[in-house]
Amino acid sequence: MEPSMRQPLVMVDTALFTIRDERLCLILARRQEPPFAGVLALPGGFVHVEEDADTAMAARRVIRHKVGFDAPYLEQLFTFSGPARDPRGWSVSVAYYALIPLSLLDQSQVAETWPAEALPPLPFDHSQIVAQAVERLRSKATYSSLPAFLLPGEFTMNELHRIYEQSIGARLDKASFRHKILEQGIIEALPDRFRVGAHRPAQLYRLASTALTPFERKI
Amino acid sequence: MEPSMRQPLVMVDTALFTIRDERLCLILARRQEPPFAGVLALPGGFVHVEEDADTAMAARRVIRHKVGFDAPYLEQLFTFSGPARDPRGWSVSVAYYALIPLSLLDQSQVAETWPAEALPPLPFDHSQIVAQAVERLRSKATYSSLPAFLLPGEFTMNELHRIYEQSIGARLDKASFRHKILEQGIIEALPDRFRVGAHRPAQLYRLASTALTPFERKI
DNA sequence: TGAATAGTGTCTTTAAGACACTATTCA
DNA sequence: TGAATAGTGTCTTAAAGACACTATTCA
Repeated sequence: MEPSMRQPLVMVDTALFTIRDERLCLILARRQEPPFAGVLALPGGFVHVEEDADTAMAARRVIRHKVGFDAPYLEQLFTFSGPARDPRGWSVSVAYYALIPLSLLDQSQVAETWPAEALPPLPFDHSQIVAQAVERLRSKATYSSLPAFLLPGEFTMNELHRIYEQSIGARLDKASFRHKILEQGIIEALPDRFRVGAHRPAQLYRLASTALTPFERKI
Repeated sequence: MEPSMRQPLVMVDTALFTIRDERLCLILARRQEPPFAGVLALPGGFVHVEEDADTAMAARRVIRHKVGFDAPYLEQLFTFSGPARDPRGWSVSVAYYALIPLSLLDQSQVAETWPAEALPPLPFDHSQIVAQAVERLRSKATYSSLPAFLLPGEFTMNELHRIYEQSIGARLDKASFRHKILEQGIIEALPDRFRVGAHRPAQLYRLASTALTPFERKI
């Protein structure tokens, strides 16, 4: 290698999903600095070689700084690159996506949630990143426990059912869903714990594993 | 951003699959320069911001230079990063994997093929890259036309059958495989073209699409 | 008791896998 | 004609989806 060789800029960008009002939403933040200062964009920033152990840690740092909490589920999405995607020069952005239960978001002022179907115009190639993140979420939702990470620690079967429908973007039969989820064993009932309300109380469940669990077949 | 900020080194590494002697193999090349000069490794190199349009193009350039041909199927695998994976400093490697029909390899002297199950010790974090690439190949083989890209342009049903078995690493029923492949419509018969040999001639097929086609269900 | 949500049983359709069978070639 | 590969038909089992049913609560 020639040590004089010009290197690309290296950054991370994050697509942060949440569910608000029964709709799939993304968390956007106003950019503090140029380029595009004041514009809504995906939370992102440069990799800091002095403090980041790898790009995943850089993404966690960005999320913590920009929206104020740690991400319960974070996964590398894709790496975008080229001379034109950022006006500052040839750049590489390692994109991540994360799932955030809405309950975690209440304390955060900096961040705003926008429905995934009606986002404002985004700078850089952020629309492309969002499109790919939505596709990945929809795809993984059909064969893994992924959407459950959008819920708080305890939830009912019907809350889980709805979150799967919203993640996938399609209706799922109630009975079949129940059978399949229970046979996959991704959740466990909390003994004698029920959500009480206006009607018949509902059994509370929690995830059986803190890690993503893939299914044998589609949900 | 602070323009003075130290940036990571940016490189690409490629896991190149082929089938030789009915076994899944990887193409390795001896490193020409330090570090690890003379050692077998995945073909890789730095991104050249003056000539590469993006990291995928950098990967294509590396493949062309190191093994002498263009890759028929190339896909981004994962981005590896950190201060320790390369002795030259904090680095980001965008890893790609590609499928190469053995017929393309004959002219190449620089490259050697090694069975995926019995690779020599590899420098950097290349073993990790290989492990992840094998996992991706096995996984995609179960629900897409991916393994067909390991074959030359024309092939018989049984050649396709064997290449799926070798990619997935499991036995597949001959009749079921035939039914599913034909109902997926990923291949088309070449009218009146047969592979003749010692026994009953076999219908020749080709891929219906030059792009990867995902299946509705597992093969 | 009726409205609303929670939870279950069962039937039909469709796919997956096993396996046995027929077909065509060459030596 | 027998060995080897090519290609097909059918039966059994299991899963997916639809849908109707029962259960429990509150107003």
